[in-house]
Amino acid sequence: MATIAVENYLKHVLLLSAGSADLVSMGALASAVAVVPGTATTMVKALADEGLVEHQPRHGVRLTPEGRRLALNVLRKHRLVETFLVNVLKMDWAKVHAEAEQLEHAISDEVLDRLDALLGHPQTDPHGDPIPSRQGKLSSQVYATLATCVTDRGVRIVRITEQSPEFLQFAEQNGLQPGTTVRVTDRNVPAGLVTLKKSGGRALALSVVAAGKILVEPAR
Amino acid sequence: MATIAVENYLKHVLLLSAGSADLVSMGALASAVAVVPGTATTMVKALADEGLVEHQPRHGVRLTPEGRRLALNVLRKHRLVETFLVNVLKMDWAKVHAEAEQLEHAISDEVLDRLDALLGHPQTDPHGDPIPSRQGKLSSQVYATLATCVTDRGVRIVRITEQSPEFLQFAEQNGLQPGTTVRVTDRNVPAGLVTLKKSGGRALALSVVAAGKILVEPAR
DNA sequence: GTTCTTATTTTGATTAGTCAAAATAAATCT
DNA sequence: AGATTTATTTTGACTAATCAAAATAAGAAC
Repeated sequence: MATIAVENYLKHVLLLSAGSADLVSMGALASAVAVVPGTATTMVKALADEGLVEHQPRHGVRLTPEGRRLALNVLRKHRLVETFLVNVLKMDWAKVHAEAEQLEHAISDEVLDRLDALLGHPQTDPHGDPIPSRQGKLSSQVYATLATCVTDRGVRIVRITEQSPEFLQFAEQNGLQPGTTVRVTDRNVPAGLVTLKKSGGRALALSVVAAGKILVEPAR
Repeated sequence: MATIAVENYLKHVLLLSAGSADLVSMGALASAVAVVPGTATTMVKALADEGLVEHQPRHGVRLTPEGRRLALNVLRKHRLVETFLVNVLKMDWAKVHAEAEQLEHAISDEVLDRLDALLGHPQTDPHGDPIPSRQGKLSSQVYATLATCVTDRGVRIVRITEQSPEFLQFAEQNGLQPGTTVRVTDRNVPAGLVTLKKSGGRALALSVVAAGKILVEPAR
């Protein structure tokens, strides 16, 4: 099993390569992981021996498919934990990053799956960053949903990802169409309930499942 | 901040001292922490230098007040995490111990408090073990076991003092969880056999050794 | 195309935690 | 009490991860 340090290096290589297949420089990696450059070099060589990264000396480093798989799993844990901390434990979303930094290395895949289900398989974390899928897909253009977005802040509905007439009718009757600006006033995930207010003023409650089908973006 | 290894040693000293102020032997500690005896000696000396334990060479070790405070905090995390895993994530009773073993070192005091509140400030974990309070109080009531309790009288299972998944699974399959009321119908110690009946009606036999791991209190 | 600057790698040392095996102390058994 | 067994401690060595500082390679500037 990968150590905590190994998981951290892999995660940061992934984040710094920003989706593209670019090489990540040693300097950038070292400062991301908060070690001196020499340490990063040593570690990267060890990771290369394990087949987790490809190291081009003096130029940089990139993940192998296996390294990427591990890195995505860590990132998935990080972002699902953040979502849990904000949506279930109601933690301040400025604080959850540091917490998730620890927890991402301690939670098992089984706990991860159950957390994912509890949260309604969210696509983004509370900051709007995409959560890698269980299969290791990381989409770059994703929206938050009413089940995952920040609370007490205006968000604009951009799409309803559910085609059934019943659901769309329900949405329409409650004025939840694309373009409408709403504000989530309360989110109780264990109870499976999301409460929101339309800019007009009406308060409205809906299930976490339903809320997860309504995509939003920050208003303004 | 205490490292994971330090937290583990302290936790096990606490568990092995079983509430009393007894010295814990090096051998017992070493095997609880799963290291070779010499390693335990080395670590205990380091802990003593930090003022977390009192080491009486060749006799044993006990916690200082500061060490006890830290150990209780770890134990509180362990047991609240177990409770969360079972009550919220609906995980298998028998598996949560191993999970909590990791998470207890990764969760912050703030997350701990919020978890505690979410769970409704439980007093015991799913195994029936008492959860230390935030202030470091650990209620240490002494219970009878199925191997020692009165016979032909209803008793309620309060705790299973054995963490191995095999045993817990066995207990679960036979409906022997905390809260269940049973009645010991026969006890033949020379033969090493205890027979009991669940309130439902099913009769069941188990060994005296197994029975000794199931703590009970008088029903009603 | 040399020289200078900057990034990277190497080298040597350090810390935390561990094991294997020898040395020592304590307990137990004639 | 003397001998033997058992528990504990010591010693020496190892691994993973780190830093400080010297050495080296690349790229930029003149």
